[in-house]
Amino acid sequence: MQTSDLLQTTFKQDMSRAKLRLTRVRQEIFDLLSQADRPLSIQELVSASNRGHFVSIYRSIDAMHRAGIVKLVPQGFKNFFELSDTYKPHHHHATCEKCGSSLEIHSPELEKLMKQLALEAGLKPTKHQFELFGVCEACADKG
Amino acid sequence: MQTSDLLQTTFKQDMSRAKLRLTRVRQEIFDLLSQADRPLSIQELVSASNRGHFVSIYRSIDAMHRAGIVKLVPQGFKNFFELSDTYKPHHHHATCEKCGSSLEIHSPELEKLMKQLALEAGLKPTKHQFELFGVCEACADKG
DNA sequence: TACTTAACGCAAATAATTTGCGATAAGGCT
DNA sequence: AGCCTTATCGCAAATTATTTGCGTTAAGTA
Repeated sequence: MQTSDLLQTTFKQDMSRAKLRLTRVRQEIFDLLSQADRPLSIQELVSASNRGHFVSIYRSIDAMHRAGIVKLVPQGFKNFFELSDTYKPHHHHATCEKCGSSLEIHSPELEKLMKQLALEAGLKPTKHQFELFGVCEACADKG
Repeated sequence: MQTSDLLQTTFKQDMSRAKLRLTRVRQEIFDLLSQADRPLSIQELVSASNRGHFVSIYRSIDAMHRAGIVKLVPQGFKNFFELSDTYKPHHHHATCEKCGSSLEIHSPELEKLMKQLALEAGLKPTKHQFELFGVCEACADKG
């Protein structure tokens, strides 16, 4: 359960910059998110955690979110979290509606287009949410 | 508080096709959504509604969502609803983080790119969520 | 107009999230 | 290393959001 040293160092710096203490619960959240290959929900964090209880996870995730360390990924009716772009290259998700499997999307064109659309709308772009849904081949075969 | 006849007729047909009764509450939700210039939350629907109580709005929105009449628009931590593409041309939103004002985005390039990305990910595309955030000029000026 | 039953709306259960507060431990300072 | 200060934890409890049960009402059909 150890995160790479570089990420760990950045994490420590970011926490300190935000005047947040690097507690066991927060370290554990960070480790869980950095090892996950997809965004995790609060529930998943709680049940995967050894130390944190609901309340602490809520408060910690909130603090880390405000500090820009984790970001929100809304999928359907539920919210998920993952490490922000500083820790994980900026990307989006292509998710199968049937089995829930999820692939990362890395697309410079998409990012360029987003920026352009924001400007056309008269907005100085800050962020965007983008989630792609469909049915993967395995599930399509099954029926 | 009347919706255009064409939309109203389509609505009636869609409801009947889904074996859903066109009740007062559901009619009111439909009217509110078709007159709104942005997605509405459950809370907004309830307080704008004369007849519906929380429970009915929840159940009706759920039924209309499953019938494909309304769609989910997650923005940040909250969920909003608007009429689906049958009633309102497919679009996305560019929202100002400060004042909450929201503009519709219509972009064929974006849609084409989405489809392409889905295929590259091995998914038969069903839907996508896309929300753009930034700061509008008025808010940027204020500081 | 009468009949059948889906949907309403009340009450109450359950789930999700937030708040208050005393106890604990992170981080800075000897 | 040990001490101090105070942010954070974790419990209990409040608040808010959502779902369920059930008798009543009204939409759709003949």
